[in-house]
Amino acid sequence: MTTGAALADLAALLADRTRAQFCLALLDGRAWTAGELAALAGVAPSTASEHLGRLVAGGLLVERRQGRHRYVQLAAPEVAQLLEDLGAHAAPRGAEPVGLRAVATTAALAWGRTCYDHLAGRLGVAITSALGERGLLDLTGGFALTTDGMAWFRAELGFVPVPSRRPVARACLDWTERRSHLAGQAGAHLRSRMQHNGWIAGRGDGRAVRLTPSGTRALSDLLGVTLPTAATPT
Amino acid sequence: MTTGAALADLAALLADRTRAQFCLALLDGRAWTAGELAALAGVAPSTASEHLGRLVAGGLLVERRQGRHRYVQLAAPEVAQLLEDLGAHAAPRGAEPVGLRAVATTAALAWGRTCYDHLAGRLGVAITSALGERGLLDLTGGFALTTDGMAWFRAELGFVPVPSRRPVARACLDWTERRSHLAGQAGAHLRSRMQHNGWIAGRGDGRAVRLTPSGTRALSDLLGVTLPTAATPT
DNA sequence: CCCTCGGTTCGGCGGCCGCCGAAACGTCGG
DNA sequence: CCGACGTTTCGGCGGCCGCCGAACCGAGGG
Repeated sequence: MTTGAALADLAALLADRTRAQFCLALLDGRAWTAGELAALAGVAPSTASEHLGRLVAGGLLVERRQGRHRYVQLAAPEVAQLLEDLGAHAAPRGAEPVGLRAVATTAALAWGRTCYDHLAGRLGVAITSALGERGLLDLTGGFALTTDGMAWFRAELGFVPVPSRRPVARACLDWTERRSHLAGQAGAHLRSRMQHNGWIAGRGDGRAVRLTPSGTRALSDLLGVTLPTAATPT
Repeated sequence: MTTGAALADLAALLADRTRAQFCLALLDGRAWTAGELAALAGVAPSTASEHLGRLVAGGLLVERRQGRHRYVQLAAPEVAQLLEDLGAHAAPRGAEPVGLRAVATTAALAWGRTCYDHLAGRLGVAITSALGERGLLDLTGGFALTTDGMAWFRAELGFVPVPSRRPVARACLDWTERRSHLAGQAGAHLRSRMQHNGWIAGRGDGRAVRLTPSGTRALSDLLGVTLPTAATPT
């Protein structure tokens, strides 16, 4: 069975500030080099190297060596989900952001961000509840695409679910909104499509996301959602 | 935002074998005394006391002082979910049970067990898939009770969802079956009802559960599920 | 072919953390 | 009122772990 030791070993991987910082950064879904992560966390390259070794050995990350670079990435969507779940529990306990820059960053993240491969923040929650109001997503009995919803996703976004252990629709608890937003295959497809269509655009280097003018129009047309184009610049 | 530090602090709570063992034991949903947990983990009472202090301070556990006893319990269903999710990730990595007693225990747990407040193991998965086959639970688009399912739960089990942040139906990944079983309000109600009706009974002291003869009959009548009455005694 | 640069390995240092035993505290029972 | 018992507090001990710098390795680039 799941002995305490196995659980403790897994938790120990995330129980270090530097490693946790790495994982949080990797939540943007991209592959980072060892050096980038070291600089981000403010530790020596050697230290970062050791941490990455442990995270990879523990199965949380996968690596791809390319020339003299070592790219690492979250091993699977499930890992991202686990990190978000942990984050949702960790957030409530105080820890207000300090300093102007931190506040601005936090505000941008709260407005909209990618959560590994789908959308979160006010943006993600607004889309999710709009899907619910239109009867495309069942929010009352759980979290599932209705037959209407399945048809809508196919017609409007060209989405066809692939058979997989990954659920089509899944609730992901939002740590800023304290409400669930759409994750799973459908959530990932929605984000990738919106990005591809230029409806959303990254805001600087982080996970923050803003809505473009065409995105504002598209959401209004498709779902009747009225959201302002990016309040803050860049 | 969720800084790495907050996440690391939370993970650190579970990064110790003894604390992890405590939490796993508490997954049965009952309240344990400090002494019981100390004996279970094989540590001195003083050590257990310190661990419990940290777990309570971290918000994972709540305590209730009664006379000279200190009862602790998981703070919320969300905590149980988090632990199960972590367990699901931790399990895959090797760690076969060793010894006859351990094997027997593991087998009993794999057959059926409570997962905080709902059913898991082969029993939980079988019920879940039966609900799906009968069109009561939508498994294709996510995890939600259909309107038929909502009616069935009310008629057969007297279940009415209460307005709450807790989802009515939720998928909980099973670490033995590698498939999802029903959790959330509906899952919890189902288990409590089955227990109340004497359809299931605890197997010894742990979380393991067996199906009683009347339970076998009931499941067959209600859902057409044919499961043997407890294969192993007690 | 050498130089640069990203990454790794290794030794060593410092601090944190889990453990225990001893002593103290409060509750319960007789 | 006294003894038993569950729990807590406090030192103190040992080990693990995260950190760094220095040396090393290998891939590119000029």
